Amino acid sequence: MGYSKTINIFHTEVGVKSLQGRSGGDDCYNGHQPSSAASQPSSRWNPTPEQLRVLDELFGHGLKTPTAQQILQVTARLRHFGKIEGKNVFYWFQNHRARERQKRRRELMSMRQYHSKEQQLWSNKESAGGIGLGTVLY
Amino acid sequence: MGYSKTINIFHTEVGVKSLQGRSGGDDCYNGHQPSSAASQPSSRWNPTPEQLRVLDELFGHGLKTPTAQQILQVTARLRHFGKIEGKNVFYWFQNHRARERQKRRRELMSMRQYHSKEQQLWSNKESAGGIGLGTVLY
DNA sequence: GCAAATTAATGATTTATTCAAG
DNA sequence: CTTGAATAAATCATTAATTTGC
Repeated sequence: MGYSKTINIFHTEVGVKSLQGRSGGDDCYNGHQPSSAASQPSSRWNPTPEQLRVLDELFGHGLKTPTAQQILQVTARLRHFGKIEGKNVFYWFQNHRARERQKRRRELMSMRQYHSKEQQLWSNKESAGGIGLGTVLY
Repeated sequence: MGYSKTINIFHTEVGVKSLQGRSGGDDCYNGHQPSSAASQPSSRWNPTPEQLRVLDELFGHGLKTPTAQQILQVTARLRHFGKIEGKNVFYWFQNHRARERQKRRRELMSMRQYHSKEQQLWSNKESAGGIGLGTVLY
Protein backbone atom coordinates (compact mmCIF):
# COMPACT_ATOMS: atom_id res chain seq x y z
CA MET A 1 0.00 0.00 0.00
CA GLY A 2 0.99 3.52 -0.36
CA TYR A 3 3.01 4.10 2.70
CA SER A 4 4.01 7.43 1.32
CA LYS A 5 0.51 8.71 1.20
CA THR A 6 1.86 11.99 2.49
CA ILE A 7 -0.98 13.43 4.35
CA ASN A 8 0.26 16.83 5.15
CA ILE A 9 0.32 16.83 8.86
CA PHE A 10 2.67 19.74 8.80
CA HIS A 11 0.41 22.56 8.03
CA THR A 12 -1.99 21.56 10.72
CA GLU A 13 0.38 22.27 13.52
CA VAL A 14 0.75 25.96 13.11
CA GLY A 15 -1.33 28.62 11.60
CA VAL A 16 -1.16 28.35 7.88
CA LYS A 17 -1.74 31.48 6.01
CA SER A 18 -4.45 30.06 3.85
CA LEU A 19 -4.92 33.42 2.29
CA GLN A 20 -1.75 33.03 0.32
CA GLY A 21 -2.48 29.59 -0.93
CA ARG A 22 -3.80 30.93 -4.15
CA SER A 23 -2.05 33.02 -6.76
CA GLY A 24 -1.21 30.23 -9.11
CA GLY A 25 1.11 28.61 -6.65
CA ASP A 26 4.11 29.00 -8.80
CA ASP A 27 7.25 30.08 -7.10
CA CYS A 28 8.82 27.87 -4.57
CA TYR A 29 11.80 30.08 -4.24
CA ASN A 30 9.93 32.90 -2.65
CA GLY A 31 11.45 35.87 -4.32
CA HIS A 32 12.55 38.73 -2.26
CA GLN A 33 10.96 40.45 0.61
CA PRO A 34 7.99 42.64 -0.04
CA SER A 35 9.58 45.55 1.64
CA SER A 36 11.78 48.17 0.19
CA ALA A 37 15.10 47.77 1.81
CA ALA A 38 15.46 47.37 5.53
CA SER A 39 15.10 44.08 7.36
CA GLN A 40 11.39 43.85 7.52
CA PRO A 41 10.27 40.48 8.82
CA SER A 42 9.05 38.42 5.93
CA SER A 43 5.70 36.77 6.18
CA ARG A 44 6.84 33.74 4.33
CA TRP A 45 9.78 31.48 4.53
CA ASN A 46 12.66 32.50 2.37
CA PRO A 47 15.27 29.81 1.96
CA THR A 48 18.87 30.69 2.49
CA PRO A 49 21.36 29.59 -0.15
CA GLU A 50 22.60 26.86 2.16
CA GLN A 51 19.11 25.56 2.69
CA LEU A 52 18.46 25.66 -1.01
CA ARG A 53 21.66 23.83 -1.71
CA VAL A 54 20.79 21.04 0.70
CA LEU A 55 17.25 20.75 -0.64
CA ASP A 56 18.41 20.59 -4.21
CA GLU A 57 21.03 18.05 -3.31
CA LEU A 58 18.49 15.85 -1.57
CA PHE A 59 16.09 16.16 -4.46
CA GLY A 60 18.82 15.42 -6.93
CA HIS A 61 19.78 12.32 -5.02
CA GLY A 62 16.32 10.91 -5.40
CA LEU A 63 14.34 12.27 -2.48
CA LYS A 64 11.28 13.38 -4.37
CA THR A 65 8.46 12.77 -1.95
CA PRO A 66 9.86 12.69 1.56
CA THR A 67 7.94 10.99 4.28
CA ALA A 68 6.91 12.76 7.41
CA GLN A 69 9.94 11.64 9.32
CA GLN A 70 12.23 12.58 6.47
CA ILE A 71 10.71 16.00 6.39
CA LEU A 72 11.35 16.32 10.09
CA GLN A 73 14.94 15.31 9.70
CA VAL A 74 15.52 17.65 6.83
CA THR A 75 13.88 20.46 8.72
CA ALA A 76 16.13 19.83 11.68
CA ARG A 77 19.17 19.93 9.47
CA LEU A 78 18.07 23.08 7.71
CA ARG A 79 17.17 24.90 10.88
CA HIS A 80 20.85 25.22 11.52
CA PHE A 81 21.00 27.69 8.65
CA GLY A 82 17.98 29.75 9.56
CA LYS A 83 14.39 29.82 10.53
CA ILE A 84 12.40 27.07 8.93
CA GLU A 85 9.38 24.93 9.63
CA GLY A 86 8.37 21.51 8.52
CA LYS A 87 5.64 22.84 6.36
CA ASN A 88 8.20 24.87 4.48
CA VAL A 89 10.06 21.70 3.57
CA PHE A 90 6.88 19.93 2.67
CA TYR A 91 5.75 22.73 0.42
CA TRP A 92 9.18 23.07 -1.09
CA PHE A 93 9.14 19.48 -2.25
CA GLN A 94 5.59 19.75 -3.43
CA ASN A 95 6.31 22.87 -5.45
CA HIS A 96 9.58 21.54 -6.73
CA ARG A 97 7.98 18.41 -8.09
CA ALA A 98 5.21 20.39 -9.71
CA ARG A 99 7.62 22.84 -11.17
CA GLU A 100 9.81 20.15 -12.66
CA ARG A 101 6.80 18.42 -14.14
CA GLN A 102 5.55 21.65 -15.61
CA LYS A 103 8.88 22.43 -17.13
CA ARG A 104 9.20 19.00 -18.61
CA ARG A 105 5.66 19.14 -19.94
CA ARG A 106 6.27 22.42 -21.66
CA GLU A 107 9.40 21.04 -23.24
CA LEU A 108 7.55 17.98 -24.45
CA MET A 109 4.79 20.10 -25.91
CA SER A 110 7.11 22.25 -27.91
CA MET A 111 9.10 19.27 -29.02
CA ARG A 112 6.22 17.12 -30.12
CA GLN A 113 4.87 19.98 -32.09
CA TYR A 114 7.51 19.29 -34.67
CA HIS A 115 9.09 15.98 -33.61
CA SER A 116 12.47 17.23 -34.64
CA LYS A 117 15.92 16.16 -33.74
CA GLU A 118 17.21 19.51 -32.67
CA GLN A 119 20.83 19.39 -31.82
CA GLN A 120 21.96 16.61 -34.04
CA LEU A 121 20.92 18.68 -36.98
CA TRP A 122 23.44 21.29 -36.06
CA SER A 123 26.35 19.06 -35.39
CA ASN A 124 26.98 18.83 -39.09
CA LYS A 125 26.43 21.33 -41.77
CA GLU A 126 22.77 21.61 -42.53
CA SER A 127 23.69 23.18 -45.81
CA ALA A 128 25.80 20.27 -46.95
CA GLY A 129 23.03 19.09 -49.18
CA GLY A 130 22.07 16.02 -47.23
CA ILE A 131 19.22 17.54 -45.32
CA GLY A 132 15.97 18.20 -47.01
CA LEU A 133 15.12 21.04 -44.70
CA GLY A 134 17.95 23.17 -45.89
CA THR A 135 15.79 25.27 -48.12
CA VAL A 136 12.52 27.08 -48.14
CA LEU A 137 11.13 27.44 -44.66
CA TYR A 138 9.77 30.90 -44.88
CA MET B 1 35.73 40.30 -10.67
CA GLY B 2 37.07 37.47 -12.69
CA TYR B 3 38.90 35.75 -9.91
CA SER B 4 38.41 32.30 -11.26
CA LYS B 5 38.90 33.10 -14.85
CA THR B 6 41.03 30.85 -16.91
CA ILE B 7 44.58 31.57 -16.13
CA ASN B 8 46.20 31.03 -19.43
CA ILE B 9 49.84 31.78 -19.15
CA PHE B 10 50.36 30.71 -22.72
CA HIS B 11 48.04 33.12 -24.37
CA THR B 12 50.88 35.08 -25.77
CA GLU B 13 51.67 32.22 -28.06
CA VAL B 14 50.18 32.35 -31.49
CA GLY B 15 49.46 28.65 -31.89
CA VAL B 16 46.02 28.48 -33.37
CA LYS B 17 44.52 25.29 -32.17
CA SER B 18 41.88 24.91 -34.79
CA LEU B 19 43.02 21.62 -36.14
CA GLN B 20 39.53 20.87 -37.30
CA GLY B 21 38.32 23.22 -39.93
CA ARG B 22 34.75 22.34 -39.29
CA SER B 23 33.38 25.76 -39.86
CA GLY B 24 34.62 26.26 -43.34
CA GLY B 25 36.70 29.16 -42.29
CA ASP B 26 35.75 31.55 -45.00
CA ASP B 27 35.09 35.15 -44.37
CA CYS B 28 33.34 35.31 -41.08
CA TYR B 29 32.45 38.66 -39.75
CA ASN B 30 35.29 40.18 -37.89
CA GLY B 31 34.47 43.48 -36.34
CA HIS B 32 37.60 45.19 -37.45
CA GLN B 33 40.40 43.31 -38.99
CA PRO B 34 43.80 44.54 -39.93
CA SER B 35 43.08 46.27 -43.16
CA SER B 36 46.22 45.15 -44.84
CA ALA B 37 46.07 41.40 -44.45
CA ALA B 38 43.57 39.19 -46.10
CA SER B 39 40.68 37.90 -44.06
CA GLN B 40 42.13 35.73 -41.40
CA PRO B 41 39.84 32.78 -40.90
CA SER B 42 38.02 32.98 -37.66
CA SER B 43 37.57 29.79 -35.74
CA ARG B 44 34.18 30.69 -34.43
CA TRP B 45 31.13 32.57 -35.54
CA ASN B 46 31.06 36.19 -34.64
CA PRO B 47 27.62 37.74 -34.99
CA THR B 48 27.18 40.96 -36.87
CA PRO B 49 25.31 43.78 -35.17
CA GLU B 50 22.35 43.15 -37.43
CA GLN B 51 22.29 39.48 -36.56
CA LEU B 52 22.50 40.31 -32.89
CA ARG B 53 19.69 42.80 -33.20
CA VAL B 54 17.39 40.24 -34.79
CA LEU B 55 18.30 37.57 -32.27
CA ASP B 56 17.73 39.86 -29.32
CA GLU B 57 14.46 41.01 -30.78
CA LEU B 58 13.25 37.46 -31.25
CA PHE B 59 14.29 36.50 -27.77
CA GLY B 60 12.71 39.54 -26.25
CA HIS B 61 9.55 38.82 -28.12
CA GLY B 62 9.27 35.45 -26.51
CA LEU B 63 11.24 33.02 -28.62
CA LYS B 64 13.27 31.36 -25.92
CA THR B 65 13.68 27.80 -27.10
CA PRO B 66 13.24 27.65 -30.85
CA THR B 67 12.50 24.36 -32.48
CA ALA B 68 14.65 22.94 -35.19
CA GLN B 69 12.49 24.45 -37.88
CA GLN B 70 12.47 27.79 -36.22
CA ILE B 71 16.21 27.68 -35.93
CA LEU B 72 16.50 26.97 -39.61
CA GLN B 73 14.20 29.85 -40.45
CA VAL B 74 16.09 32.23 -38.25
CA THR B 75 19.34 31.04 -39.72
CA ALA B 76 18.09 31.65 -43.20
CA ARG B 77 17.05 35.16 -42.26
CA LEU B 78 20.34 35.91 -40.57
CA ARG B 79 22.42 34.54 -43.37
CA HIS B 80 21.43 37.59 -45.32
CA PHE B 81 23.67 39.60 -43.01
CA GLY B 82 26.64 37.28 -43.04
CA LYS B 83 27.84 33.77 -42.84
CA ILE B 84 26.03 31.72 -40.23
CA GLU B 85 25.05 28.15 -39.54
CA GLY B 86 22.14 26.63 -37.71
CA LYS B 87 24.31 25.48 -34.87
CA ASN B 88 25.37 29.07 -34.26
CA VAL B 89 21.76 30.06 -33.72
CA PHE B 90 21.18 27.01 -31.59
CA TYR B 91 24.17 27.80 -29.40
CA TRP B 92 23.23 31.45 -29.21
CA PHE B 93 19.81 30.69 -27.78
CA GLN B 94 21.23 28.12 -25.42
CA ASN B 95 23.83 30.51 -24.09
CA HIS B 96 21.44 33.41 -23.96
CA ARG B 97 18.94 31.48 -21.90
CA ALA B 98 21.61 30.23 -19.57
CA ARG B 99 23.15 33.63 -19.03
CA GLU B 100 19.85 35.36 -18.51
CA ARG B 101 19.01 32.79 -15.90
CA GLN B 102 22.42 33.23 -14.37
CA LYS B 103 21.96 36.95 -14.14
CA ARG B 104 18.54 36.72 -12.54
CA ARG B 105 19.69 34.03 -10.16
CA ARG B 106 22.62 36.14 -9.06
CA GLU B 107 20.36 39.10 -8.48
CA LEU B 108 18.02 37.00 -6.38
CA MET B 109 20.97 35.60 -4.52
CA SER B 110 22.29 38.99 -3.62
CA MET B 111 18.97 40.20 -2.35
CA ARG B 112 18.31 37.05 -0.42
CA GLN B 113 18.54 37.81 3.24
CA TYR B 114 19.23 35.71 6.20
CA HIS B 115 16.66 35.38 8.89
CA SER B 116 18.06 34.94 12.32
CA LYS B 117 14.84 34.72 14.20
CA GLU B 118 14.50 31.27 15.53
CA GLN B 119 11.19 29.69 16.16
CA GLN B 120 10.70 26.42 17.85
CA LEU B 121 7.28 25.70 16.52
CA TRP B 122 8.03 22.12 15.87
CA SER B 123 9.71 21.09 19.05
CA ASN B 124 7.39 18.42 20.34
CA LYS B 125 4.69 17.73 17.89
CA GLU B 126 7.01 17.08 15.03
CA SER B 127 8.82 14.33 16.78
CA ALA B 128 5.66 12.73 18.02
CA GLY B 129 4.08 9.79 16.36
CA GLY B 130 6.58 7.13 17.21
CA ILE B 131 8.71 7.79 14.20
CA GLY B 132 12.13 6.36 14.45
CA LEU B 133 14.74 8.90 13.72
CA GLY B 134 18.01 8.10 12.18
CA THR B 135 16.65 6.98 8.90
CA VAL B 136 19.03 7.37 6.09
CA LEU B 137 17.71 9.96 3.75
CA TYR B 138 19.65 8.99 0.71
C1' DG C 1 48.30 57.03 -30.37
C1' DC C 2 49.86 52.07 -30.42
C1' DA C 3 50.28 47.48 -29.32
C1' DA C 4 51.37 44.20 -25.58
C1' DA C 5 49.16 42.50 -21.54
C1' DT C 6 45.18 41.71 -19.13
C1' DT C 7 40.24 41.27 -18.29
C1' DA C 8 35.53 40.58 -19.64
C1' DA C 9 32.17 38.39 -23.07
C1' DT C 10 30.60 34.96 -25.38
C1' DG C 11 30.75 31.02 -28.79
C1' DA C 12 31.25 25.99 -28.50
C1' DT C 13 31.68 21.44 -25.76
C1' DT C 14 31.03 18.47 -22.24
C1' DT C 15 28.50 16.72 -18.29
C1' DA C 16 24.39 15.85 -15.38
C1' DT C 17 19.71 16.50 -14.92
C1' DT C 18 14.83 15.73 -16.09
C1' DC C 19 10.30 12.98 -17.28
C1' DA C 20 8.40 9.16 -18.95
C1' DA C 21 8.29 5.33 -22.59
C1' DG C 22 9.60 0.48 -22.91
C1' DC D 1 15.02 -0.16 -13.79
C1' DT D 2 16.79 1.21 -18.05
C1' DT D 3 16.95 4.22 -21.62
C1' DG D 4 15.31 8.04 -25.15
C1' DA D 5 15.06 12.79 -25.99
C1' DA D 6 16.36 17.12 -24.99
C1' DT D 7 18.12 20.31 -22.44
C1' DA D 8 20.48 23.40 -18.75
C1' DA D 9 24.53 23.69 -15.91
C1' DA D 10 29.24 23.82 -15.95
C1' DT D 11 33.20 24.25 -18.33
C1' DC D 12 36.52 25.11 -22.04
C1' DA D 13 38.38 28.20 -25.59
C1' DT D 14 38.59 32.27 -28.45
C1' DT D 15 37.42 36.75 -29.37
C1' DA D 16 36.48 41.88 -28.03
C1' DA D 17 37.38 45.51 -24.70
C1' DT D 18 40.16 47.57 -21.64
C1' DT D 19 44.24 48.77 -19.29
C1' DT D 20 48.95 49.90 -19.25
C1' DG D 21 53.65 51.49 -20.41
C1' DC D 22 55.95 53.70 -23.67
